[in-house]
Amino acid sequence: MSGKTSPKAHPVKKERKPRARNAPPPVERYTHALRTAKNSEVVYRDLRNDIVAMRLTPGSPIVEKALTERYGISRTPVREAVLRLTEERLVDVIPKSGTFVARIPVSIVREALVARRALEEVTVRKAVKRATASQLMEIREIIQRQQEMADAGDEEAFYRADKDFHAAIAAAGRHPGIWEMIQQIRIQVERYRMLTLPQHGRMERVVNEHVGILDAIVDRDAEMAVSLLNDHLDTLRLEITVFRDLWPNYFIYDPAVDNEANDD
Amino acid sequence: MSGKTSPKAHPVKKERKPRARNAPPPVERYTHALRTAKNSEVVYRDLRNDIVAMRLTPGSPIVEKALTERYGISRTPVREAVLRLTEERLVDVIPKSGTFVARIPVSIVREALVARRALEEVTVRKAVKRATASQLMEIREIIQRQQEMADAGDEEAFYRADKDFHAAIAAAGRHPGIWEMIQQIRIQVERYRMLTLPQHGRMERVVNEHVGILDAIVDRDAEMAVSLLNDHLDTLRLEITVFRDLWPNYFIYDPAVDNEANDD
DNA sequence: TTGCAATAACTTGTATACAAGAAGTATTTT
DNA sequence: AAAATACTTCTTGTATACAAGTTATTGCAA
Repeated sequence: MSGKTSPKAHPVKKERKPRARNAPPPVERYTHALRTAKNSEVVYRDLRNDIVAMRLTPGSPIVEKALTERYGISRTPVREAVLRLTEERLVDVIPKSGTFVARIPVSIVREALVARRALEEVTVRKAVKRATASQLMEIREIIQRQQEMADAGDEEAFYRADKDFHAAIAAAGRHPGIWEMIQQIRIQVERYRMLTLPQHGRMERVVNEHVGILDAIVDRDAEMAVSLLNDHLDTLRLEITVFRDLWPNYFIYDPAVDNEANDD
Repeated sequence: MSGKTSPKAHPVKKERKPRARNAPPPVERYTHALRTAKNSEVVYRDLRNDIVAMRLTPGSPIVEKALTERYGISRTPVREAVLRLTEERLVDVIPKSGTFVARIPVSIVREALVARRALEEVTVRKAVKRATASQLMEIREIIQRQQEMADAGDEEAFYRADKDFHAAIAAAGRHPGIWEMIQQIRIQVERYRMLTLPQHGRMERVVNEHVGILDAIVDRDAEMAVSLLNDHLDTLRLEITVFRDLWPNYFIYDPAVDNEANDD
């Protein structure tokens, strides 16, 4: 394209106008656009799953270079994933030394349990007020599925159904944002939960409690629903022995909180 | 460095053992170590402040290159800061096009107000139970300072004192983690609050409400304290006209929520 | 053997170059 | 004149090279 610059009437240099920087609002056009399956997203999700499932135990090193080789990508997206995990307090990065899976702060777990209860109470109260018949039926169906998973002894699917139950209540209460907050909080508790999992008859009890909560919502009995919810969430109580004796260096203690009585 | 390798008795190649990767737990030694005033931290803080203060209005473009020139740093830390803001829903980045200050989702603001109330109720109830005399005196002092700022008409300092008041209650309730969550939630509401600020007599009313809450805590009257707190937080209510008429394209509407009655 | 200093290798932090795509501008065509 | 098309320039995503600092290893000395 040598003749590209066609002879112009004005021999002055082209002096192209600098591109005007419009301020196009982030239009909805982009929201449905192909979600760029970013590499960092994959790394982030894998690492987070490994951490919350305790496959990567607290204190384990996370080496960026090893991840670049494993995924065949450069350090930039890997680093991006690690930084996201840092924000969520799941990893600790020590400047020029190394990156490690964060230990679980006992105080955070305790407060997360309290906060979650407070927020779920909101969603349940709203669900009592606003749940439609179809939403109630959907929740009933989730419980049924959970019962089947309990019978089959499928811990993994059981837990997914448990999550769906609480999510469905939040949806019925029209509180998707609060459900996101609850999920964020759950991450902080998840690793502790993994350590206290194997309790005999736990799955059956959870299902029964879910049935009770749903029935109270159907009856539009807010106080009963909230009361049952509190009992339900209380099943995951902090047991000092878990972290003091069994896994002493998976946790970090905060003396100011450790001395507190458990009177939440 | 030619003569550095001193003559050895073993002429075989050195074959240094590869460095064993220990898993040193992120010891506390590092927490007090000089907090690396990372460049990205500065950029992040500046941008966040500009956004929540509405100096950067929703829809404004954020150009990484411009920031690199302004701060004299490379794109890497700038990008890090932008990504953190993305996590907090304060900016939208459109893959190969541009980065923009996010518009305010009305539904998020509404839910954030509800969530904050639920969490602050927790801290107040706990403060009623656990606040020490010195902590109560400190809160009283904060209110006094706030009164003085109100008299001086210093909006900025007044707002800082307001924040300190709520933080002190959370501290008295031994819930630093929940206070962090509240702060995170506040960010989502902050921009909306900025738009509804200039109300006559607002500062005096806030101070009076704070006094009432503190008195209830001193009296160990949990129900009264919570009731007053709810009234207090209700002063920041969603007013449709603010975003529908005055600043129509600062906000994003979610029809599923927009049609809801305001019955939180 | 034990302690200590030098050193090499490994870590993360930062800068920079390149790639891919989006959008405004200029040109051509109808 | 208006619309379609080509192109230039800008944007962010990614890879890579280098800088700064930490730590295990090594060798040496007491």
